[in-house]
Amino acid sequence: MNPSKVPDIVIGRLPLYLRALTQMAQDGKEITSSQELGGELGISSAQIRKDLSQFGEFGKQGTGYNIEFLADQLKRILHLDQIWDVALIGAGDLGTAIANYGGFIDRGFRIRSVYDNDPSKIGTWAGAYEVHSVDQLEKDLRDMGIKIVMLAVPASHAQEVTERLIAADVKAILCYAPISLSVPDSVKVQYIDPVLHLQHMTFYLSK
Amino acid sequence: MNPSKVPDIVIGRLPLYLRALTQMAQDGKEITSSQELGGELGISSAQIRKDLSQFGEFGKQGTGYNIEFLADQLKRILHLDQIWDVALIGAGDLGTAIANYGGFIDRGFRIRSVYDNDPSKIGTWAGAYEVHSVDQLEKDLRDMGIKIVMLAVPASHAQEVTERLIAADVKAILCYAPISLSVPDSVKVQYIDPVLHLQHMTFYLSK
DNA sequence: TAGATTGTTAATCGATTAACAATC
DNA sequence: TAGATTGTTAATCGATTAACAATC
Repeated sequence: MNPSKVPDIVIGRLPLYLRALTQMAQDGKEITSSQELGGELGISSAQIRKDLSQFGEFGKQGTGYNIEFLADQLKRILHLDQIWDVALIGAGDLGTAIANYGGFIDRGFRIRSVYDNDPSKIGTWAGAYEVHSVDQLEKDLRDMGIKIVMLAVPASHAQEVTERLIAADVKAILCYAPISLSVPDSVKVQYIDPVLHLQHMTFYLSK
Repeated sequence: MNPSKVPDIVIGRLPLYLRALTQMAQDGKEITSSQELGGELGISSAQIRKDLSQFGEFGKQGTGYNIEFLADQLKRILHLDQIWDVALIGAGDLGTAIANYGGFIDRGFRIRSVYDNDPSKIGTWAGAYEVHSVDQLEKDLRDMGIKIVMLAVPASHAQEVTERLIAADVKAILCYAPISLSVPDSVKVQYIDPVLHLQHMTFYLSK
């Protein structure tokens, strides 16, 4: 597989497949089919087979897919056959909720360090994590080799923090602030803005 | 405009346009162009003009778009020329963070009521909201006429709560649980799962 | 008027689906 | 063997982009 040739929209579906497979495995299932998996996710079986075929042949004609095997392959493809250290910037309500969320480690991510710029918060705890000053942010992240950051700071500070992240050689940012960040092509950004989703749905609601 | 004929992917971009326009207005700008707006968002100017043309003619040749006017039109199209009451189900860490988030009201949404199924939480406060029992959930939501719910309960309870929401005539669900919900076509669902975004980005990271 | 930018059409590009030979 | 399901090809469908007349 040549990574640069696989459409990004396909890559975006792989974590969804992995999530459904993990659920099936927890339910004690061993085998599934593209039809069953698609039914679960609201995706056509043809699309699932096409997506997977970009990376290899993982199924058996007449039988389907071994759930554990396919999940392992997806983890390998997505570079989830390791645990990624992540830094969390921002220890407000949202940052604290993220710090307390227990759902990261099972899916490949570990919060390594938490930062805030508010002097009154430094040294306090956000869940299990001591809150650190952003004074040494670049050096800290470089020393720890952190490539992924969850950014939970106010929109007004998000771009300036982002520039420091870029300087620290961070390569992936999950931005919770409701703005579009400017980054070089070498840095990936994903956004979470709940209001965008709500506003998308109100189009379909009658007043 | 015939709503059913506009592609959903176009609808999904309108809130993004609105967000950028609102930012421009706050910065004191009065006029923008499809090129400037696109530059801000990483979208081509042709796409922005095409998207907007689905709903009418909002610009002036040679000049561009009046920011306030276009924002008002987008609000009207998205049914954001009113405030929507929203219920929040789940008053754990995430629910509490959502309850404390101040960014909803300016963008068209007001949290009206907060619910949890944990007896020890009933009567306590999540930010400015008293936590209510889910015992009377269907009746409560119907009485208040609530059509939109933010669902911040554990994955293990999300589907059963969803069935109660459907029974209560809720039409839009923003689901924070990492699962796919089963709902009839008449109910819209949007999902927020931060781990999916992280796993999408790790594909592009070298180990 | 000259310069700029819209709204729209046609062309291009890319993604999804249908269909089926291969084969478990 | 008969039934089922994959992986893949070709056809279809839909979205994006390029280009430009209209016009502010």
